[in-house]
Amino acid sequence: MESLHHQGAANSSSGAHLLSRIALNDNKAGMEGLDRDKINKIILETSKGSKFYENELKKEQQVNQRIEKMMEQKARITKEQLKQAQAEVDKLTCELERSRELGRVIVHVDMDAFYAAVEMRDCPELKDQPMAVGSMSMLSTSNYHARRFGVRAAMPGFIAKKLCPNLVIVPTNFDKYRAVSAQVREIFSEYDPHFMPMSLDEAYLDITEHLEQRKHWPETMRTYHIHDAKTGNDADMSAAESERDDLSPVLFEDSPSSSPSLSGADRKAEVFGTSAEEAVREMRFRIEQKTSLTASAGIAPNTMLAKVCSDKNKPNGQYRIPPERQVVMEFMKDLPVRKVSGVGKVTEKMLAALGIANCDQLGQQMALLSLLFSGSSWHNFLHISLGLGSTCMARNSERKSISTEMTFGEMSDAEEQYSLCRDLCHDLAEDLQREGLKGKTVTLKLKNVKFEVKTRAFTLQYAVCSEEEIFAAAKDLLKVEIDSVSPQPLKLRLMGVRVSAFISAEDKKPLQRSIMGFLQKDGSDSGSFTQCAGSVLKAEEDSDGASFLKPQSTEMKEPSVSEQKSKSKGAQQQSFFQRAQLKRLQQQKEQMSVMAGTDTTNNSADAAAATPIDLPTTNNLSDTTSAKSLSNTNSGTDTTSHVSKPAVLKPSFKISTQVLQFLICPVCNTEMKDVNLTAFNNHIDECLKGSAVDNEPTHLDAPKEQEELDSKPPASSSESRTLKSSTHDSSCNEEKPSTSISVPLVDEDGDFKTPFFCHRTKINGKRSVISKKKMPVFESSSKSSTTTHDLEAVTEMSSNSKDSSLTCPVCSQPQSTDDLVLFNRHVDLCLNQDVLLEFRESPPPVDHSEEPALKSVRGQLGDQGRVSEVKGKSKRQPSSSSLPPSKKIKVLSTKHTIDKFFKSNAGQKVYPER
DNA sequence: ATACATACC
DNA sequence: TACTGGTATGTAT
Repeated sequence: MESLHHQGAANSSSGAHLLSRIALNDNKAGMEGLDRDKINKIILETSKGSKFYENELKKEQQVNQRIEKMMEQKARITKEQLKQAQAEVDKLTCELERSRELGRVIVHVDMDAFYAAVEMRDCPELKDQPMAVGSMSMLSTSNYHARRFGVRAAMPGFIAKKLCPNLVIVPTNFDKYRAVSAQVREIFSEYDPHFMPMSLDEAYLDITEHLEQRKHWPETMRTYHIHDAKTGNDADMSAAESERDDLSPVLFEDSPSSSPSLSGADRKAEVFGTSAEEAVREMRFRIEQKTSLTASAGIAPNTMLAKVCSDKNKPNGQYRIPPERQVVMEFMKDLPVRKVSGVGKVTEKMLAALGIANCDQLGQQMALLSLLFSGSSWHNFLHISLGLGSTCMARNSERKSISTEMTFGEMSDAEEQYSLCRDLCHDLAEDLQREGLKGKTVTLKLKNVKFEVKTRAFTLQYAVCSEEEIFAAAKDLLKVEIDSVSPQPLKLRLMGVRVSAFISAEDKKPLQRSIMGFLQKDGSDSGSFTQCAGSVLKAEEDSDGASFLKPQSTEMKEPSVSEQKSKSKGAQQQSFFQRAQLKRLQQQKEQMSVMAGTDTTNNSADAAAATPIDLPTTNNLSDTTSAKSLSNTNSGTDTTSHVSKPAVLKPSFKISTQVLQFLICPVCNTEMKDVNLTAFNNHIDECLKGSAVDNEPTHLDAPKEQEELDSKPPASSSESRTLKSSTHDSSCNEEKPSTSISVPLVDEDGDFKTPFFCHRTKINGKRSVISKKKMPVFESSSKSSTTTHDLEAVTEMSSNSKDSSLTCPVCSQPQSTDDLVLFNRHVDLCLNQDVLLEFRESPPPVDHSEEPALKSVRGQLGDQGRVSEVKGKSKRQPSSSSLPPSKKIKVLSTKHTIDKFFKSNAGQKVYPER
């Protein structure tokens, strides 16, 4: 079979068609002339039989099938099709050729074996032996010594040890790499203030402008003095070279360096020329002087070429492709496709199956490729074959997602899984808030012990960023997965949570304004919001229910968008809420005029003095996500989704004793007594349809709910937590549908509270904010007891104002005061901070050394910030926070622990050197 | 929109 | 004993 033949060709190793993913990856620099067969044999023997290996085999077979399919497709292609395709390719080629841009001078700089080099620099004993940075589980990078044994980045340490028993494995020390990286970047910025860092150890620069100016520079500006490392003396430096009083360069004394000879002891200064090569040589020289580390660089008319070039003379070398089409094409001719960034092992293998190994062949086969691959794929191939690439530094594009994940020893206990999930959400929320981001899509990632990866996503109607909100979604996604295999446990080795679909800056600003506007209108007696003119009642008097709703509808911008499409449930809910709200407000007004003076009604003065700071809370999210998960689990009727409808529970006279006695239909405003949720939702359905209102609702059966009752979710899951404070968390329904109705958000005034905008209640006779956040905390409440008594907890919370510790809904911090004025002032401050954040250009600078999480890690380890044994950017060991010691999960991964601290600081990605 | 795969460091 | 973590994007449904 042709494909097999080519697969064999693609996989230069020992003829194993099925092992291209397992065999040594030797096509990226540093591993020439190795005994691949021997190395692969060892790798194979070490891996064989492992779960990892089995999974890799499976994936490999999937790729093979994909290739087979492709070959079948290829066999069906006619000459005519090919001819037509060729015409299209030629046309596009012409266009691309016409717009070829050769005027920029793009440089890709890549530190050589960065992490390893740093460790070697700081520990000379490592210099002469094979070493790698990482752990027994995974290596970030290896030095060139180790590479001779086939030890390379992304290889697990225990396999590396098999290949090279003398290998020294040094734990990562990101603090150090970041510090060095910062030094290097200082230099970069002198050549291109807009340089684009790709990781700690590499960056793209556009030095076109620099070269333009450089032409006119006098020699003195291009003169750099050699730092005599031996004596520690700096010869006077014309262009300041600072601080390093270190050793001479550690690596590659015999490398094809084009940097000035450092060995010439009499050589005291180096004058660099004005050409691109000279400028880059100078840059690399300065890096070496400053850090004792070497870098390699590529110079070319675009990023794609520059990247390839930087690899060409690695380590400690550079290569330039001059800005001439002919030279570019000549360079591309023999370039293996795999050398191009973006072409990975799968693409390589697929192309190999088509007889394509280098870029020349790629160009030859473009017509075929255009028929076999998607548009974006073959366009990319065409660009590559023509030697085209990006010529501008794509301005640091906005991040699209943010996530956190963790690998650990087998975890089968659902409680533990929920707990870990919460911890991940906690960390993620911190990251989100640090960057001032809010996203609508929450994705749960699971990897089982067989290395099978699953992702489950849910898109909310509005953007979230708090732990509670994220967790409310994630835990439901997790629940579905747990339930789907129940009573078998999920046997996990990794869990991750991601938030994406961020609301854009344009979306966020009006959002913030509307929140402020809302708060101002509902200005409180706290003294913070002095504009008290408006109030809920004022809005009513204006017959302008919408003005009350305004903050809500702006907050949930997306639903209003989908409303236009009239597609989603959210849209229906949205308009429903608005209608219901209007109607109810009108009715309330009528009642008010009748019952004026009663303490169950509000008057304008009261309302003006009150401080209903309504913030979107987890409830909203829980409702929608739970509804989804329920219907998934149940294949249930619509009834479950009604949970998120504005079911209104009216407490009778005393909240403390009589909560949850009545449901009030938000449409017809009828009180319904002793009715289960299904019946109530059915009633609402009828009302919405405009049919007769059933004032004496029957106790319709609720088999679904009954089932829910029977299959009670783990008590440890968030349900119990969210439930207690967020009384309309849908989880109530999952657990005890007939009693703990989930939407009892009515205050004494009978104010209708939409599930999306809730949590007003009275404390000490004044309205204030009750945040559910952190109130019913998992850890602090006995897990099993929480589920059954949440309603009482709510009740107590509402009536027992004395010892109610208030929690700020913005910062989630419990406030020590019971004084509502003080509390509201605090909320005010928090909110203002939020607004300020929104208008800030970039995230606030973060002092890594003072990063709280980091500090805690230091505390644990008693070492200067070494976090090698603590996972996940110094995530607290999830279990340690919420599980008894005996349940501590075993964290396997040890790598890349605090990348994100740097990232969030610099707004740049941080990757290990590869 | 969701799920999964590929790729990068 | 032991095979990462974070982000973007492509492919497929």
